[in-house]
Amino acid sequence: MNYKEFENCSVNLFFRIFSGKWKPLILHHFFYTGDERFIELWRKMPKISKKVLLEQLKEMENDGIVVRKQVNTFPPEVYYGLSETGKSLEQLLLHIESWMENYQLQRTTELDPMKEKQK
Amino acid sequence: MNYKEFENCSVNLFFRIFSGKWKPLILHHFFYTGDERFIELWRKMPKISKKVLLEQLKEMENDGIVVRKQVNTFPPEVYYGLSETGKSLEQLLLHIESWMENYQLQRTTELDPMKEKQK
DNA sequence: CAGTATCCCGCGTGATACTG
DNA sequence: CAGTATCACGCGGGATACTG
Repeated sequence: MNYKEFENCSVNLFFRIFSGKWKPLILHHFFYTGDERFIELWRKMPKISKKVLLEQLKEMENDGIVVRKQVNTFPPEVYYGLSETGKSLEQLLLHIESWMENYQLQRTTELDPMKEKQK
Repeated sequence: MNYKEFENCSVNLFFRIFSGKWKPLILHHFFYTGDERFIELWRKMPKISKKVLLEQLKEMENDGIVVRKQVNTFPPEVYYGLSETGKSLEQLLLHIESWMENYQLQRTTELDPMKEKQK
């Protein structure tokens, strides 16, 4: 790889798109609950400020992962959910989860006190 | 999911482990070139300072992804490479790459000027 | 040559109040 | 209720010089 190209390399871009602090949680939520009204989404994530939640949603919207649907004019009623592209993430996220499961299993046995005693 | 548990949820942890600015590049390098001496690795990444490269390596070492091997005492001669756990990442990284390829393809057609004109 | 010590800066994240 | 405006802060990342 040419290192000038690195900034645009796909894996790097992947992390740039998805590594917002709350994005994995938001995606997880959409996969399990489906589309949701903004206020509901926000209520279910008590530790995140509205501003930040909106930012994360807007970023993913700009990246084509999330879709925003405005229903009424007043009072505002906005729903967020996954785009088709967003939905296509499911297998990949499951892959990540299963890799991590293995990883954490290995780590706990590596750091197992029983093994430490053998030293 | 309980949101107290979120900080330790697997996908989130995954991003915490791998989203250092240079980690994807370092991993990519190890997959293509194998183990490498520190100075060589550093020379091939001109835009990164030694301090930061060392930090990223040490973090991944602590996370069990990277292995550090010291050969001589003086002058120091240190090699870095992938652990078995690190090597087990290959399929997942390929999955990410292929998903991203698709993603970027979709994006470019979505934003294609030809389609814009149809509006 | 590998690694550390300092100092520095910008950005992602956060709290809070405000607007339409 | 959805979204914006301010202000603030910690931390990841960076430049540079130094040490063993």
